[in-house]
This record gives sequence, structure tokens and C-alpha cells, in this order.
Amino acid sequence: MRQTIRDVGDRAGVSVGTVSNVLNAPHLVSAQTRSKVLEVIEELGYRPNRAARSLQARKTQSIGYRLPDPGPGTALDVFLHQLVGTASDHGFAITLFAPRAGEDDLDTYLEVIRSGDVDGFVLSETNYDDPRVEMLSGLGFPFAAFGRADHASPFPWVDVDGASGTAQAVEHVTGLGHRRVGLVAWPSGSESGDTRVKGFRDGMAAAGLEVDPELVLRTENGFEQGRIAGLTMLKSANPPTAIVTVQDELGFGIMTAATELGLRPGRDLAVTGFDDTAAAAFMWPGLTSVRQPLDEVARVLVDLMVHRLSNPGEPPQTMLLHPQLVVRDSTLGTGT
Amino acid sequence: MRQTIRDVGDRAGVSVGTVSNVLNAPHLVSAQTRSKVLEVIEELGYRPNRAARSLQARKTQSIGYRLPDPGPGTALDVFLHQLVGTASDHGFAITLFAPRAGEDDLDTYLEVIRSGDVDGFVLSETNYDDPRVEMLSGLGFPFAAFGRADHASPFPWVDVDGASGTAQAVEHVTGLGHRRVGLVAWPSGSESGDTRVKGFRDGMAAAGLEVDPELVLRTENGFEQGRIAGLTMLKSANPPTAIVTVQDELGFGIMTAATELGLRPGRDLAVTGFDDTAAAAFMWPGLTSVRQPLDEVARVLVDLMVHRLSNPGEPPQTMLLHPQLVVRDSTLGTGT
DNA sequence: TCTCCACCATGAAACGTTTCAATTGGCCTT
DNA sequence: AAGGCCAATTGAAACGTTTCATGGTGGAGA
Repeated sequence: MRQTIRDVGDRAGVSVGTVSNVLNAPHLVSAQTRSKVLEVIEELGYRPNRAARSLQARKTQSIGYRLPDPGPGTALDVFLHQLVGTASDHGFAITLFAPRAGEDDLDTYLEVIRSGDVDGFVLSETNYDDPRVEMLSGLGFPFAAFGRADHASPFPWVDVDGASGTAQAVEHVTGLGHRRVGLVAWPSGSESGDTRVKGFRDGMAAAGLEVDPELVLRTENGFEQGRIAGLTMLKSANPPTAIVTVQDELGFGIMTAATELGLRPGRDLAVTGFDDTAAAAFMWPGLTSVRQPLDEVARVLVDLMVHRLSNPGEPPQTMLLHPQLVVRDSTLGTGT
Repeated sequence: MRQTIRDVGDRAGVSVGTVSNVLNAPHLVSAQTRSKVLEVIEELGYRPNRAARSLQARKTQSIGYRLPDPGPGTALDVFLHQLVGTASDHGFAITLFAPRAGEDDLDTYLEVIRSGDVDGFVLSETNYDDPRVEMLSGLGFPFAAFGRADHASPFPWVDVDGASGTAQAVEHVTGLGHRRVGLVAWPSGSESGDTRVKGFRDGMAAAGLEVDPELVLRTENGFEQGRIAGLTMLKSANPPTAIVTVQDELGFGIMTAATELGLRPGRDLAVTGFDDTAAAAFMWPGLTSVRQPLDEVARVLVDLMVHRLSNPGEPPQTMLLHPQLVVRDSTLGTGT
């Protein structure tokens, strides 16, 4: 049924070794033979068998990616599309996996390593001293991470400069005339969270404004958390006129809180989010939000991974990308 | 580095054939040998090499899934999680692929078939006379589809009863006292679209109401399309007090249109969506929406696929699942 | 003319499994 | 005691590649 390299060889009147060379080392084959073989390949629709190739080469040509937990996070479809597309360009496949119920995250990775299904991993959502980074570094197993982390041994990573994102948000609202700007962020301790807070402070400093500690709230992810933070801040003695957040859901919660208090988000209060989730565009008013170039991130992740696999000796490369503020009505009608 | 079946055999003092039998046909091995071998396997952390297994068995133990185009569709993360998890339970992997720029969809599938990377496909978003179904049926290549289709030759599918979804929406709003109920649907010609329209009519009939043709609009997917449809309907001589839609984005558009016209969605106008996207929960008011059991769909899809692979002769199985209406504030405060 | 070399092609080994025919040894039957 | 049968195990072939040592050919240099 399926065509093998032997079928091609027989048909073209050459040995299988020659066919293999046409595919993998064309310079070893005369132009004439080469074109004849290519012709037959085309004619038969031959494609090399991945399993046989992997077996012989002791490489899988596959990159593992552990699916993030479901939730209203960033756009997985865009990310995966680019991951799969770029991998395919390099002749690689993406192997997905997910922890089974109750399974430890690290064990999940170990299990995949042991079954030899992948040559390396792409990690997302890495954090300070991420245990996956430590484990994989320790094992010497190749990986590329979305998210830098201040770990002893260097490794290849891509990241989006979160500080630039919140700084842009602050610059935008202060540019609209806001002077009392609040921040709703995560508890300190996460790389991305802390970076976004730093951007906020930088932005305020750049606008010549002081950061009022009363207007900096720390809370977990989530709509309800945002709502509560919003109510707290807006009911305080000297409430903000603009609130910057580190996540869209928090922003949605704050808009809701404002509405409950009789304020019109986008008129009486400016709100910004982070991640530019699909929901941000559908709100009324639409939520001004920081968009991360996830397709670019995915592309670079795979490039780094593939490069690392073929150049194991080289020092790891890193890349910092910049996010972009998408301005919508949640801020536009506010300010002076 | 990696342990092979030979390492296990040597260590346990048996042949590789015996080790293989312990794994694949335990009844052929004495209890004593079996436990000894299992012990060694545990000790060495041995895992069979997938490539070698595939090569020998001429099976990949992998199911292909073509990523849907990015867009604010249904929750891909939930779906994929379950797809990967269930596949893993069966000892299968999921192989993702995506059409390259400008590539024909069918060619994408053909290419995957030719490279022999998968044993079968899971299809989503199938439609009437779906060309993929026709092609794969023609080739005799196994697949399982999310979405029935009235095609000549039967095939395994799972579907969510869209009619039940819209009927539930109608039942809900008429139960709140609404009498003039509008529908914003897609142009006829899609399986899921037509089914949802049918559910609307069924629901209206069940409530003893006539369907006013003026209140049935057909439009493409999208926020802006929804907004325009909403404006049209609400500005008409005899506007509806409730609007049922076949997609969340359309619902968002309608809520926006209502707001623009000075109506308060959730008070003066009831709106329902379909798919229960993440955004539906974050709106203010939250959008009442029909939730499809996507995790269940994914689970069944893989089960059907695997069953089909091991029982090629049997008539294909099918399964119809029921969606559930998630009630939120976009309808709750309305009616009499 | 002889030698050497570059170039091209070949054939066989190896990758880690599964499968299956063949072998061994123990036990039952007669 | 011989034969037969069954359960357990073995060894080798096969899956479709890549790799690499080997062989053959023709032309250039001596």
C-alpha cells in the first residue's frame, strides 16, 4: 500500500542507499540520478516513514509541549498554530501531552522523556526557579522556555517584556490626563507579575507621578478578585481615575465593580487589562489591553529549540519581544 | 543511555521475546517470569520505544487532528486536553497539523496520510457533504467526526444536539414571559446552523408561539454582524423583547446594539448566545449561553476512533450529546 | 601505460520492537 | 516406558530507514 524507499529504488533502477542520499545528502549523487529519483518519488508520492527514520537516527524529530491547564488564558489556538507550523517547516512535529489526573507535573515530563517520544521540550509559563527548568537542565535534556527565569545555568528562552506592557498602559492613561492611577497586580513572587509591576512604576516615574501605596493592590487571578479589588479601591477616600491591571479578567472585574458603583467604565474610569483575550474586544466598552505577540513567541521558541538540537555546544540564545497596547473604549473616553 | 528491551531481557535473564510477551501477551508467560521481568522493567524505568514499535507493527498509535483556524471559537484548550488525555489512556498520541499558508485543506490531510504519521483522524467542524468525509471514506482511511453529516456512507461521529440548545434558550425566555422572540442565525446550508434554527422553531411551537419571519435574520459569524442584526431588529416597527442567537459573538453584538439604542440588555432585552465562550462569563451582564460538552465530545471522539481501528468491520457507532443552557444576567432580569 | 584520486553507487549492518516457527521439558495417558 | 500434548521460552526474521565501508569507473598526472 504505502510506498517505501525500496519501491523508489527499484523503479528508478538504483539502490536504496542512493535514494536515501538523494534525500539527505544530494551532493553525493550525480545530477542525472538525482533528477531521475526525484521524478520517481514524485510519481509514487513517496514520503519517508517517520518511525523508521526515528528508529535509525535515534531522534524523534518531535518537540514536546505540555498543554496549559484549561482556563481563560491567552489564545492557545494562535500559539499552537504557529508552534505546529514552524515545527513543520523544520521537519519537526509537536507532541502534546497533559498530566493525568493527580499526576505530578515533573513526573509528566519524566514519563515523556522515558518513552523517548521527543527530542526536546517547549515550556510555557515558566517562573522563578521553575522546577522544570531545574530538572531538565540537570538531566541535560534540551528545551526552550517562554519566560526567562533567573536560574544559575543559562538556557534558551523567549519572553515578552511585561514591563514595557504596563509602562505603555500607564503612558497611555497619563497621556489622557489621569493623575491618580491605580494598579491591581498579583502577589509578588512570580516573574511575569513582578515585571509588570516594575513597568507600572517605571511608567509612573516617567510621567513624573508618585505611586500611592494605597492604590496598589495585590490579588490572585480572576474576575471576582478584580471586582473586589475594584470595589475596595473605588470606595476609598481618594479613589483613582484610572486602574491598570496585569490581566484582562481583573480588568473585567473592575469594570463590573465600577458599574455597580454607578461609574461608567470608559467615561468616569479608565481601565486596562493584559493579554488582549478574545473577551476584551467583545466587552462594552471594549477593554484596552496589552497584546503579547504569541505567534512570534511560538515561532522563536521552535527556532531556538531546533537550533539548540543541531548546535548543542553553543551558548543558549535568548530573545525579548515587545508587547503592544491595544487601545479600546475602556480608556478612550476618559481623562481630561 | 535509554534502556532497551534487550537490557531488560539481559538483566532478567530471559530473551527479548519473553519481555515483549510480558508486555503484550502476559498470558503466554509464567507468573514467576512475568513478575521478575516487571520488576526489572520498574527498576530500569524501561519504556518501549515508540518508533520501533510503530515500525514493526506498521501502526503509529497516533491520531491526527487538524487545528481549527484561530479565532474566538469554542474552547480549544478543553477540547485538546481531553483529546490528548483520552488518547493517552488508550496508548495513543495526538498528532497536530495545520495547513501551510495557501495550502488546500484536503491536501493537508493527504500529506499527513502519505507520510504515514497517523492511523486515523479526528475531524471537527464537519458539515453537509464535507469534502474531508468524502475523501477519507473514499480512501477507506479511518476517522471519527465531530458533527454528523448526511452522507451516503455511514461513519462514526459524535455531535451535540444544537436543536436542543436553541430550544432550551427559547423555552427559557418564553418561560420568563417573552412573547416576541427573535432569532439571529447563519445563512442556511450548514448542518449546525440549520439544526439550531430548527430548535428555535421547535421551541417556539412548544411554547405555542408563532415565528414572525420579520424576526428571523440570517448573517455571518461575528460581533459586527450581530450588532447590525441587532440594530435592524430593534429599530423595526414591532421589535422583539428577546433575541436568541446561534453564537456568542452575535450575542455580544446584539447587546452592544441594544446599549447603543438606550436599551439595557438583561433588563429591557433578553439575549442568548451559543458556545458559552470564556467571554460570555465576563460580560456585564453575563451572556446566557448554550454550553456544549466539549470534553465529553473529545472523549467520545477518541473512543470511537480507537474502537474503529481495532474493529474495522463493525458498523460505525454514533453518539448524540446534549448541550446545557447556562443562564446569566443577559436574560435573568427580563420578562414579566 | 600505469597509478592515483575523485566521484558515484552499492550492499549490508544497525536501530528496537513484535511475531512466529521451533525447541525444550514436564506431565499425562496408555 | 513410549508417545503425545501443553505450557513456556527462545531465536531469528522483518519493519523502513540511514550510514558507512567497499567497489567500480574514468580522467589526470607522471
